Formats: sequence, C-alpha cells, structure tokens
Amino acid sequence: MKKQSGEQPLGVKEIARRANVAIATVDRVIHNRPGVSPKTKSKIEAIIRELNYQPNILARRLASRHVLRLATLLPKVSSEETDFWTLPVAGIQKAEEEIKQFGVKIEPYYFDLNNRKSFAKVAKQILKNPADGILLAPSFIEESVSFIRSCKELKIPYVFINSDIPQQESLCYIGPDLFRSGYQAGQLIHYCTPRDTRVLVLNVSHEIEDHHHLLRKEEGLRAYFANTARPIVKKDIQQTDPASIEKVLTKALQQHPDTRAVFVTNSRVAAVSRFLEKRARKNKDQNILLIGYDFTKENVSRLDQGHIDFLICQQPGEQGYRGIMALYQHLVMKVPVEKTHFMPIDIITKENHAFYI
Amino acid sequence: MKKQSGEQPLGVKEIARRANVAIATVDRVIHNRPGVSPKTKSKIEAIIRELNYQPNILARRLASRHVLRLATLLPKVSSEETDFWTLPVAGIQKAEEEIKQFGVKIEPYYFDLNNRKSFAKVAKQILKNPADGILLAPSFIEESVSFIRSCKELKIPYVFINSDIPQQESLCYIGPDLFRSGYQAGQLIHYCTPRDTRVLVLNVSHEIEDHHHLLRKEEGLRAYFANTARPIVKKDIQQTDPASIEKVLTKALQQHPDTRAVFVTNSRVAAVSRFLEKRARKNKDQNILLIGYDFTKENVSRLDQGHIDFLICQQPGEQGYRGIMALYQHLVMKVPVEKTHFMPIDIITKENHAFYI
DNA sequence: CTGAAAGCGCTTACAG
DNA sequence: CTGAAAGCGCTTACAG
Repeated sequence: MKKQSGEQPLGVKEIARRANVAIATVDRVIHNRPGVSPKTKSKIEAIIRELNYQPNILARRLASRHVLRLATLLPKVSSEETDFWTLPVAGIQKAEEEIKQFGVKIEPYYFDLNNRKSFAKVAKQILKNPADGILLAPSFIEESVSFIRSCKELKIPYVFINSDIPQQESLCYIGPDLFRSGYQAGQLIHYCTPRDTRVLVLNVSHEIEDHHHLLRKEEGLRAYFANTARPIVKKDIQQTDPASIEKVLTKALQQHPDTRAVFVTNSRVAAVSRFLEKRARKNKDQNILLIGYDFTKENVSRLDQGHIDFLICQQPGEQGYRGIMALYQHLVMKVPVEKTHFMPIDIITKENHAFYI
Repeated sequence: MKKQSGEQPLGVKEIARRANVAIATVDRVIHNRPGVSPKTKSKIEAIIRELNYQPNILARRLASRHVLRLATLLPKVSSEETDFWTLPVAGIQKAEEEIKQFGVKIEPYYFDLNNRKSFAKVAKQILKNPADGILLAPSFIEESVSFIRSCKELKIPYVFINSDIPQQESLCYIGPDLFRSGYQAGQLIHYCTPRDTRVLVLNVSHEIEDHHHLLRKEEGLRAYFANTARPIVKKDIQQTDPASIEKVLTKALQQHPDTRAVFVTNSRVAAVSRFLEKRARKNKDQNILLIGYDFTKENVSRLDQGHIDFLICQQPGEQGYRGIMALYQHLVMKVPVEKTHFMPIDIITKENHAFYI
C-alpha cells in the first residue's frame, strides 16, 4: 500500500508555497525564531493553522544535528541500604533504548540518600552543563526546591518521580499516592485479621526527611479504620539496626499482646520480618500479619519464604520509564503532558511476585 | 551539543564505499532482495558485520513509501455481555497513536464471541487483503488454527493476546498465566477465611470453548489447597441468566452451609455478587468472600459497592498495547521478541481500583 | 546484476 | 529580514 492515499499531510513546502516565502522562513516561524517580519510571520501562522500543520517528527529528528540531553538525578543504589532504585534506573534505560534512535541521550547523576549535601553538589554539576530536561527524585525537599529554582530560570523542564513536591511547576509528577496506599494496607489488614485485634504501625527510618512520606501512609491506614474500634499503636524506630528493631518491637508486643498485624511504612519491612520470624519460633501461637512496602530483592525473598505477607509496590521501573517518556513527549513531540500520574497500588504476594515487573 | 561526537555510526554510504558498490546494492543486501551476485553479496555482508551496522530507523521510515498495515482480530465489545474488550482496544489505539508517525496503520476486525462462524468469516476478510502483521485473540481454537495456517503460508507474523494456543509458532503470546492466577485466588481465600470452611468454585459460561481456560484457573486454585483439608466444591452454570445462577447457587449453599468463599472463574462474578447480596440481606450471619476476574465496568462498580471482595486482573489494555508493539518491534525494528509474556497477576480491591489502568 | 539520481520532510549554515 | 541549497540516512524507480 502506498502512503498517503487520501489526505496528504501538508508540510513546510506547501506552507512556503502558499505564503510565497522560502522554506527557511517557515521554519523560523514554526520554531519561533527571530528574524521574521511581523507581517510575514502572521501570514505564515495563519496558513499553519488553516492547514492544521503537523510536523513530521521523523524528518525533524533526522535533519536536526541537535541531540537532546536528559539528565537524571536519583539516589545511588546502595546494596547495604536498599536496591529500590535499581528498578527506576532500569526503566530509564529501557526508555533510552527506545528513543535513542531519535537523538535522545540520558545523562545519569546520582546522590547519596544519607547525605543531603551530595544532592546539592551533584545538582550543581548538572547546572554546569545544563541538559534539555531533567528527571529527579526530590528526596531532599529544601535542596530540591533550590535546584529547580535554577531550572526554572534556565527554562529547563523537570519531572518528579517517586515523591512529589507540589506547587513547584514541575512538568509532571509520576509516583504513588501515599495516603491511598496506606488505606489499601488497612483493607488488607481488615480482611486478614480479627477486627478487635491491634495494628502496630512502624516507621523504621533515620532519615528525618522521609518522615513526611511515612506519615502520609500512616494517615491512610488510620483513615481506613477511622470509624472502627480497631486499636492502633505507632512506633518510630530511628536506629535501623537489628538490635534496635528487636528492642522496640519486643517492648511493643509485650505492651500490646493483642497485636495481630504489623504495618511497616517503608521498605525496611524485611528487617522487621527477621525479628518476627525469630519470635514466632519461640512463640508458636501468635501469627502476626506483616505488610510493608517495595519490591526490593530482600523483601521479595522474605515474601517468598513466607515471612512477609503483602508488599505494596508502585511499579518503580515504570516510574522511571514514564518520567523519561514524559520529557520526550514534551520536548520532542510537543504534546501536553498529564500533570499528575499516580501509579497503581499493587499488592504483591508470594504467589504473584514472579509475574511482577 | 552536536550529534555523533565520538563514535560516528556508519551507514549505507560508508558500506558502499568500502565495498566499492552503489548504495542501491547495499540496500538490496540489507533487505535480502534478489539481484545481487553471491560474491558481491557476501562481501557486503562481511562489511555490515564488521561495522556492526545499525540501520537508522528514522531515515528508513521517512524514505519508505510503504505503510505497514497491522490487522487486529478481536471480540466485538457487547455491552450486554461484557465490556472487557474495550480495554485491549484502547491499548491498541494508544500504540497506534505512538507509532503512526512511523507509517504504521491499524486495521481492526471484530468477531462475535457467541458465534464461532463469525470468526472464520472475518478471518477470511483479513486474508483477502493481507496485512503485514496480525494481532488476534484466538477465542475459538479450531478456527484460529485454520486461520493462522493461512498466515503461515503467507509468512505473516501473528501475535496472540489474552489466551494462548501453544505450539502454533506465533510471534509471541501476551496474556495471563491462568493456572497461577487461580493459585493466587487460593492464597487470598486462605488469608481471608477460616481454614476449615468450604470454597465454592463457579464456572459460569455457556461458551464451551472457554471451558479449558476456566479449568486451568480452577486447577490453580485446587493446587493451592492441595495439601490441606480444605473442602472445595465446583459447580458449572451453563445458563448465565440471573434465575439460573440463583437456582444453582441456592442449592449449592444449602447443600454446603460451610461455604465461606466463592471463586468465579471469569468475569461473570458481578452476576454472582447480585445473588449473594440478596442472600446476605435475608441471612445476615453469613459473610461469604467473593473473588472473580476482570476489570469490567460492572465488576468494578460491584467491587466499589463492597459486593465483590477481590478481582484478579491482567492488564487487558497493556496486552493490546504490547501486542502491537511486539509486531512493530519485529517488523520495523527487526529485533527479536520474547516468545511468552505473562502479565502480572493484579489484585484489585475497592481501595486500589481507582489507580488501575 | 549494478549504479546514478531523485526524493522522503525537515534543519542548518551561508549568502545577500 | 529572506532565500537558495546542501544534507540527514535511507528507499525507490529507472536506466543500463
């Protein structure tokens, strides 16, 4: 079949012909470049509208000598802490694979989640040789706000993934709705445990920065049980080593022997599962439901062994992939991008994790 | 930044220069077209290998006057039955939107799920003016096998979605692992109901063709409980009207008053939920867990009202999207395609359905 | 069996 | 402020 049987899409050539100008002039108008008299400009613009001109992206990228650079600013993957960020990075690579044909190049930068100064330092590096677009995880709010202020000045679009800073004019946010994920955890607990038993909420984190995020999940959980008599107790564990976890948990469970569900508000659920496993061996009668977050290697392995019951996951790979694609859509295709994209709240179990990601 | 600073990707021009032939001859070799002497051919092939030549897809699609036609053969969406197939269709449209710039066109064909002859009829239409690739839901096995026999003869690649016919040399299969989804349902029942209570499996379908699929799900569920004492009973309901469902269910629940979970092996779970709702009103004491399949409008609405507990879903939209993309990858990008792609087994609840799809 | 040339719809120096 | 022309890396008639 031959192309364009029927409605021939008209191009710059036809626009130039109708406007009685050279193609180069049409090009100037299309890209809003200077050097066109107002009169010529409006004439060409009228014709563009009339023809409903759609640029041919293939031709554009083929002819252009400009390669589009996208910088990513994400936490470094640290095997000691959590390998969560390997998945977004993989998603970003997949996106790059798909669009590198179109002259898009990704420049990855990494900061240390335990060191807010490293964020600022790496951010400064990015600004030294600014990319055309930026994808970032705004883990440190203050530093992120300062960084994107510079981006705004340079008119560089930026996308947030995994956590949001609202009201910052980002191109878009792609990540979880923390509150609703906590709410979902509430429902699972409701289904799986007797309704008069206690729920223990654990925030295991020394990163104070995280706290706001963890609180939103806790709020979601509490909201689910708002109109019930369900007893809920919360513990913050700031030291994340096994001994500290053991100490806090032992005490909490002694204090509240009616606990039948533990909700860990982040990926540290694996560490908690270790303690509960040990405890269950001594104490056969008590079966405690354990729910936590994130598809890390360790969590999945603990899930598979039956020491974690549910993991709530939000497609971290897809977040990276879509973040890049959003920048691409915006910069190359020039199509509008959805401002907020909440990821599905996926419930991962021993039985379905093999099909995830 | 200028393009190709560094490793200049070499193209046909350079190959032609090195082989001392015209570009047209290189093109013939690249596309394995006739009219090249064996000697010239092998010489060019050697250079292509040596240079690790990667064709520029942009240039290829821009220069080519050939538009790639992909036919889709799917069940017609019938509002009376189920709107399940609207989602794959939407996924296909999304894919088309993304790749129509590259001269890909989708030609949709629909058959009637209640009429196997309609499948054969529409399939014949497709063969009258064969597309370059085909995406189909092989709902009727015999007719599908006969259709793809013709496709094989014509060397047209085809992709199965939603259900598979193994050993048919399809380019790939994209859809659920039915057995494992039944297994997952088993786990949810295990978590949510007392372990000595009964599980009722319902196959609600007059389409005998379906039966094999439904059985796989049932087998998965039974496998989960294989080494337990859990009582399981199965009922087939061949008439799908409310009265027939009511009749069978009333009898089954009378016969087995210890039933605390009902597993419906397909999207007909909404109809079952109607009966159970009615029954619960009369019979307050008995709370029965209800699990079924598919993200149809009606099912989601029943889920939202609390009359269905869990829906197992397998990203129908994504199946359509990926099916088209697989054909595109194969035909345009010429990259190898994964033979089997099982979709995640998603657990959808009242609390997370709003974030799905 | 092989090659020279036009063209796909754009962008980009460069000249005026 | 404007235009003529070369070129992006391919494919496609057409000529020999």
